[in-house]
Amino acid sequence: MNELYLNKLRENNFKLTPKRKAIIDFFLKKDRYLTPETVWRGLKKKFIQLGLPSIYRNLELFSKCGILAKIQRPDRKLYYGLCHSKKNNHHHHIICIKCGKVGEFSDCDLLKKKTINGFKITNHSLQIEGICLKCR
Amino acid sequence: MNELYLNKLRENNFKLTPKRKAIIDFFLKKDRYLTPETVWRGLKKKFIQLGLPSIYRNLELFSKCGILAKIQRPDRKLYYGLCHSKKNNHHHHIICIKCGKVGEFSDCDLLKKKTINGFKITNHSLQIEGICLKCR
DNA sequence: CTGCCTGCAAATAATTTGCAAAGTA
DNA sequence: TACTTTGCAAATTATTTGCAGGCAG
Repeated sequence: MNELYLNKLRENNFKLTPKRKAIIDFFLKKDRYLTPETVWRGLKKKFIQLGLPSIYRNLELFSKCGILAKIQRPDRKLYYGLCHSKKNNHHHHIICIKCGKVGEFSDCDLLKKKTINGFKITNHSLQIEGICLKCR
Repeated sequence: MNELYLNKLRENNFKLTPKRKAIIDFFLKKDRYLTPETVWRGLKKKFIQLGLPSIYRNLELFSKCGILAKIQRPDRKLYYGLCHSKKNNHHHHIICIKCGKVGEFSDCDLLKKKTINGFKITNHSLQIEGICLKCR
């Protein structure tokens, strides 16, 4: 069911091109976080012509629509994973270090804190790594 | 007082070269997180010859010694800030979005959680942004 | 039809590596 | 002296940009 994600594109007045649909399907199928390059390699089989820059542009676009989430990794490269949360509630992502599955974490109590050590908090990002149920 | 940091180098059997000392002093003087390039520009005045690769290598080394902490930013570039914590206790860093000052945050209660959504947590990283006392 | 999307080629720019020379302990 | 550390030049490689043609609405 990618309708949920396609609607996010519609809501934002972006065109539903075959390649955009395929990117979303690819994330649904893989069920893990991916690099632009991986998405590109995976979809090249399906499309005679497919430019890596388009993938970069679309993944970035998707992350702005709330379809994808950027995943932070120590190597400081670009990673994206499907963002499953329906609403725009505050949440973070947890990734499985074995299979790459992306989960969500909503009970972040950092929002309750207003200041830390004299700093007035304006925002924060949290990246959690772990091992998912299947991989244990 | 950079003795604290120099000792960390000694403990790890790294040589105390003038450039290494200068890098640490530079961080002490600036009191903010910096890019390798900024450190390099700042120290070139002092040293006739100074290679950017040496800065990269030393900053990475320092972060392994616990002298510097890597700072995560949305632009996914390398940033380092002095790590003030004396012991190796679990902590995170908070940066001032105005002046770049680096603070610390130790009351992280994520360590208490063992699992989230079925994921067994193996580690996590948290980056907090805010406005420091001086900048308010 | 109109403006957004895309491919291709090329640019950008940060970071890394190899190696010989210099410096520390 | 022996082993690190460093500078320089060059490589690497991810990501971005410009532009002409293609396609969705």
